[in-house]
Amino acid sequence: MIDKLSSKPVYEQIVDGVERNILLGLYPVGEQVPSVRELSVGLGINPNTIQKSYTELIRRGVICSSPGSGCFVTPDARDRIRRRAMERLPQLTALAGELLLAGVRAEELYAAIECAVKNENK
Amino acid sequence: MIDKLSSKPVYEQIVDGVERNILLGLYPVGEQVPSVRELSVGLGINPNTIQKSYTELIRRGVICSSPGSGCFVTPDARDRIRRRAMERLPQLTALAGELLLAGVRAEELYAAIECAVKNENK
DNA sequence: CAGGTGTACTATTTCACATAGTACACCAAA
DNA sequence: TTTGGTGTACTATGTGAAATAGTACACCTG
Repeated sequence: MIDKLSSKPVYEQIVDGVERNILLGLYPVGEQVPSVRELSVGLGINPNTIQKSYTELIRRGVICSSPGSGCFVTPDARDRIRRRAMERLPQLTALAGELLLAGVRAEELYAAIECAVKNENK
Repeated sequence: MIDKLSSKPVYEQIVDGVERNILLGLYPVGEQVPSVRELSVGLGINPNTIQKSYTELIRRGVICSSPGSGCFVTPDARDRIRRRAMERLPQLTALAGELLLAGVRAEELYAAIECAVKNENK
């Protein structure tokens, strides 16, 4: 689940993974998220790295911490995640622009999007 | 043109910039590309960093070097760049998939692509 | 009280990136 | 032939983010 060889930092992979599990319903709203030490031993990652990920998730308002009890999924976690995703639409436009400039045809771009849409509905 | 504060390494920015200039016709096929030292002083970047970018461009077959004379745009540079772009289509699909999972609607994705297409044709 | 929780430190290691400086072989024009 | 610009190679150094290691403390709950 965690790729230490990836160019994307481990702590970012963990952030993405937690958000993904929230979206998939594996981490229900209001429920407790795995503890720092639990995730640490489960993933074989240093606790400080997990802590860094959780600090980021707290900053994003996706989870909230109750020192002594644990970290819990925020009631509006899904909304927060969705809003952040909306702000990433320009990334999609930029990437599409690069490919267009390189000579990729528009239909091929639309086909790539359609591919993602089809994968989503199954 | 070069953003030293960007998360993208300078040498990658230079690679992208050269390929972009080739696609735009600013660096015509067969013509000489700016020399290492020339780009170095022009961009205020260390020659070794420019050299690293050129080594990558040579590896991609986009330019070829003639020691003593300079580096020149390969006859099939555009094809090479286009093929590499085609291989990046999965990136577009993956990004679209992430946004879909986060709750972004398909129409919004298509709109983002259309935005890129419109910018291209002007 | 005891155990699990989040949190805060400092220190260390690793690695990619970028820079600095030097040197050499090559080609073309004067 | 000489001169100047070209690519290329090499070592050394500095920088910053990322990750690890270890310790410590405050908090909540059973």
